[in-house]
Amino acid sequence: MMSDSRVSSVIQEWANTYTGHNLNPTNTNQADSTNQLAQMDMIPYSHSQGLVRGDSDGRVAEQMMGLSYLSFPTSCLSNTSSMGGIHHQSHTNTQQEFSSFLSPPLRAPINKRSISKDSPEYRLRRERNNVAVRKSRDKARRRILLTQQRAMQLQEENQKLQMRIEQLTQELDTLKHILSQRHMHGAEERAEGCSSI
Amino acid sequence: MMSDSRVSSVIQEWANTYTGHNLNPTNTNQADSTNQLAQMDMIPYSHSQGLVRGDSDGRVAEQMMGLSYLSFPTSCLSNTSSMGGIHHQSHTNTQQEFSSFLSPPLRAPINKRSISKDSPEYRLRRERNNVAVRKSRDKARRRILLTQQRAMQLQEENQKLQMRIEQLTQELDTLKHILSQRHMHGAEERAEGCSSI
DNA sequence: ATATATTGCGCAATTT
DNA sequence: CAAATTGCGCAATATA
Repeated sequence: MMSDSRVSSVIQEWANTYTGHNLNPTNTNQADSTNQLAQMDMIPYSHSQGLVRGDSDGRVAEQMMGLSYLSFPTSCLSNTSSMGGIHHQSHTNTQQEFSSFLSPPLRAPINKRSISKDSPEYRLRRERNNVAVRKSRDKARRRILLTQQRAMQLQEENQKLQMRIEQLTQELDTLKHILSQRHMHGAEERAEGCSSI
Repeated sequence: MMSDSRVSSVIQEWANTYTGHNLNPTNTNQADSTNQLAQMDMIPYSHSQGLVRGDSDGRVAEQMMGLSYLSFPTSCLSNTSSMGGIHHQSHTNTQQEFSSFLSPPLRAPINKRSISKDSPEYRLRRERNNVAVRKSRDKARRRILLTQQRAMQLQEENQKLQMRIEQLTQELDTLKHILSQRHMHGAEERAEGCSSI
């Protein structure tokens, strides 16, 4: 696939990114990450596009219909600082927010297996996830970039093809015209020749 | 918006997203799509692509070269939980982290004009920014989606154009052949006619 | 200089 | 169970 030498480098690279075939050792990431996403381009986000996931807040259904950013932040639920817009700022906080009426106010690791916070195990998990997140986002950025470049390149190619078509069409018209002329002349000549016999 | 019927919807929408202008109805083919937006597509992120911004941590130069996710999280600076990978989890924390040796341990809004935390003004700003962030990300998602669709569409168009070119080329060859035949016949006929006179 | 828009980052819930 | 995704809020910037 994509062996056509006329395909430009960007497209080639794009194909590589999505097909998992690496021609370019340039990709320095040991975390290559190029999988077989093939057509996809759309899979990453579209998969959860109309889908909702419910964050740790109460935030659940949102942007579907493009209204996410006017969800309920300022108007409905959270505004002051209670629970809508906080979250981190201290996840300790979040915990407090909810735990305030079901457990001790300040960090009570006695919640779930003592895996709460400052546990070395917790930090390890967090750090690993952070790495994964960075990696994933990096990948996404590259993907987007490639798609953009690919689009631009396709556009250019499109223009060239359009021009080529115009050229060919004109050539064709010319030939057709010549042919019709030739046809008439041929008839005339033949007529003359016959009459002269 | 969305008035030109000759430009395919996706491309039209894409153009709107980037330029806010309708595509010129001058374009004859819906497949055309040849405009001058080209570069746009890259503006959003490219502008700060190779640029670094220095987060609140010490995190400064990173992903350039695609190594962001192996920056220094696990290896160098932060690992345990001290200061490298934290940040929020309690920005209160961050503050504590540093303030621990230059000011009271727990939140001391006496830092800068009392604009620190829990200030209603702070919350207002935060909430507004959160809205802006959601909006911006929503926009980005749509943009990406459009670019993807646009790329796919351009690809399809490309294929069609290629086929059209092949068709025209073949037609042209046929005509050329006919013309050459006709030419020879005409010569023969003319020769015959002349000889008969 | 203020308001909004972007962007990288870490967190947590979910997926894979 | 580990890694990958994804939405979210925060803070630093960039833009308007």
